[in-house]
Amino acid sequence: MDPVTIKDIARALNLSTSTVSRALRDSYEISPETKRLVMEYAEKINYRPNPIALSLKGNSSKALGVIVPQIANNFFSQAINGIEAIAYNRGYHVIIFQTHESYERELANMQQAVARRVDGLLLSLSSETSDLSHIKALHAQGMPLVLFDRVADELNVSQVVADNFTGAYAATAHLLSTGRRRIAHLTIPPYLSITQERLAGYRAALDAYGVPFDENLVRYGTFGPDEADQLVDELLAQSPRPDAFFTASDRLALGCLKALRERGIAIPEDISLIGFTNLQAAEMLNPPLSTVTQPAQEIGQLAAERLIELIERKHKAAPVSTVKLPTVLTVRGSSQRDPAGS
Amino acid sequence: MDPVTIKDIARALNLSTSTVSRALRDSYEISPETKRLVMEYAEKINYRPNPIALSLKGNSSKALGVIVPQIANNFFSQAINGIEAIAYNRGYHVIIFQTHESYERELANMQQAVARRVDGLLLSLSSETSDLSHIKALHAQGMPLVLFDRVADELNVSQVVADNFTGAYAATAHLLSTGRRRIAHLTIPPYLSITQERLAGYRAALDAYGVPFDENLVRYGTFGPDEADQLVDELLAQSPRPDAFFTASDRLALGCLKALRERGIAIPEDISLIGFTNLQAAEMLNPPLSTVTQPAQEIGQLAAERLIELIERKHKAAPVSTVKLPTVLTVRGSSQRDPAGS
DNA sequence: TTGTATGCGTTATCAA
DNA sequence: TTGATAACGCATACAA
Repeated sequence: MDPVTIKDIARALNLSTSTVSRALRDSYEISPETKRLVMEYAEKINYRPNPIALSLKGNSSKALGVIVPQIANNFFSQAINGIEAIAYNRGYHVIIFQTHESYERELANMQQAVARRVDGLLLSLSSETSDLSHIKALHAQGMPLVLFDRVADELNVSQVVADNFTGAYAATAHLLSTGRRRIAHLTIPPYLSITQERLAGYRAALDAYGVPFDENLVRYGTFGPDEADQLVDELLAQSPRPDAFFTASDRLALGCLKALRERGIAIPEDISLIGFTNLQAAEMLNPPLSTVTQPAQEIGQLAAERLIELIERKHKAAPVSTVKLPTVLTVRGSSQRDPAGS
Repeated sequence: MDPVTIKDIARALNLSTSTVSRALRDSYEISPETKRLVMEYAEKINYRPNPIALSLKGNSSKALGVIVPQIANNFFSQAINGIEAIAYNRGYHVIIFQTHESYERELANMQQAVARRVDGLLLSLSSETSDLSHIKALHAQGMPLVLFDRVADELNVSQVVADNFTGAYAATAHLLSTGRRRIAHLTIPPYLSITQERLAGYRAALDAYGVPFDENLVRYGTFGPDEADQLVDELLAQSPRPDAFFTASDRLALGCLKALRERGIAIPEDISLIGFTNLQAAEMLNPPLSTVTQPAQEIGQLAAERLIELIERKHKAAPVSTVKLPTVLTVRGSSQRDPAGS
């Protein structure tokens, strides 16, 4: 693992560094014999080109920046898993940044990533971010950029997301189809694209079933801990009381489940619950949690693939693409309330 | 955010690059006036030193390599969270690698990290790794190195771990104190330090209670999916049948819980269960899962702090330290079988 | 106090 | 077919 350089090879073989360099790159202008010599010796002493030098020379660092709100999160850790897998196969490295849901941190992280000369950036917006000028600026400068999960349509940047609308629609429609009519929606901060899409899916399903939308049934949480109790109480205080909950994050699903249980409310008999979550072991919960899940790893993979594609054809005009991956609705336990439900 | 270099500043201010370089580093040999000029202009055009050039120069890359088996894992994603937080505060970046439990990948990742000129490496061994010579070699070369979670005592390298022995002891002792005598141990691959420590804690607790160790009650799994069923069946086939399970990973705990449930075995009445896991929502499971948890984030933080300390006093002899953090035993549900249990 | 030259590892340009 | 040289951005030994 010693830092053996092209110079060492040149010296040992009594060649110039340029010859060695060309031989290693299998250049046509080098004699087969010399090539063989160089290749063999390089192999023997386990030569590895110095990526730092390559970065400095060329304009590619072979590094991908990944900026996410939180690593310690089922969705994002799975997505990063997908990203890392693709990146590794394509010879890229992954530099991780967390925004902790802070706009300031997002900005700082982007600057750091740029300073690091990453070849491209995978970005999932913080929930505080409403001003998108930093991203526009970076994109305008030609930095390859792919947004995933938490995106922004106004950005005209490639995106990879789950089909949040359809997922939310399916969840809500399922609740409606089992006779629920007062469906509360416990969701995450309103700026986020995923919040809006899920809300839209929820509303569309209500519409389709002719159930009027009641904004009092929608509550926005943050990603902080222990907030579910209060939100659930607010919702339970509505009249008539909700007969179903549709929650938008792991934490809210768990918090809601717990709050309902603690208040002696039977799930799904009294109140039915579906969570938009990537929680593990949803089926092992008490009661089992019905879920809409996102293909997190696949989202990460596709985003990374897209980004690398963007990077490697940087010269050509970069087409903007949006990929929407299907979510999966898994119903657990019987939530049938009114078999005759319209 | 344009790649503005020291040259641009020099040209604009009609100075040499070395003067600018020194002024920016606040060197004593530059006049206050010149410094002010340079600083202000640099600020104005938003100059950021190119870390790639700095790395090549040989000083430091301000990058930390993190090599873990799997990112999409509660323990590791929390640990990385801690690592990233500390690194960010200290001006370091985090480059992530996954070994996917493969020795080959571990080796390749280490070489990549070295090639990338990381200033130091945080490492958690793959379950396949038994030959440690690659790590010894790297350490011998002076690469700052901190192992966490999955370590190796023979390595004489700084380590940050949870107190696996005591955690396993506590879990087993709890089971024993509630009258259990046939405690099965469903664990992870045997090479791992954490496996051995947990096994030792398990055995020590048995000893303390005068219960003979029965190797038939110990089963080693991998980190693959869906293996718990078979292992549980093997254990249930023992005679007499186990009256408790102590499992060593998130997946095994969940798999075991599920397998027992499916076989109609009441927990904890028939068989008591404690998992060494960082699962979320253990209390919301059916039945609630008793756990021993590791302070994952803190382990990450301490490991990162230790590594940065090592890096920044590289010249002095690097002392080797081992930090052991306490685990937390949380008993959920009543597992009392025999109140008079010896 | 400031400038010039050199080198980190590599590739590209130009010469031989 | 091969070699010498410059350049990427920066820091530093040495000159001035």
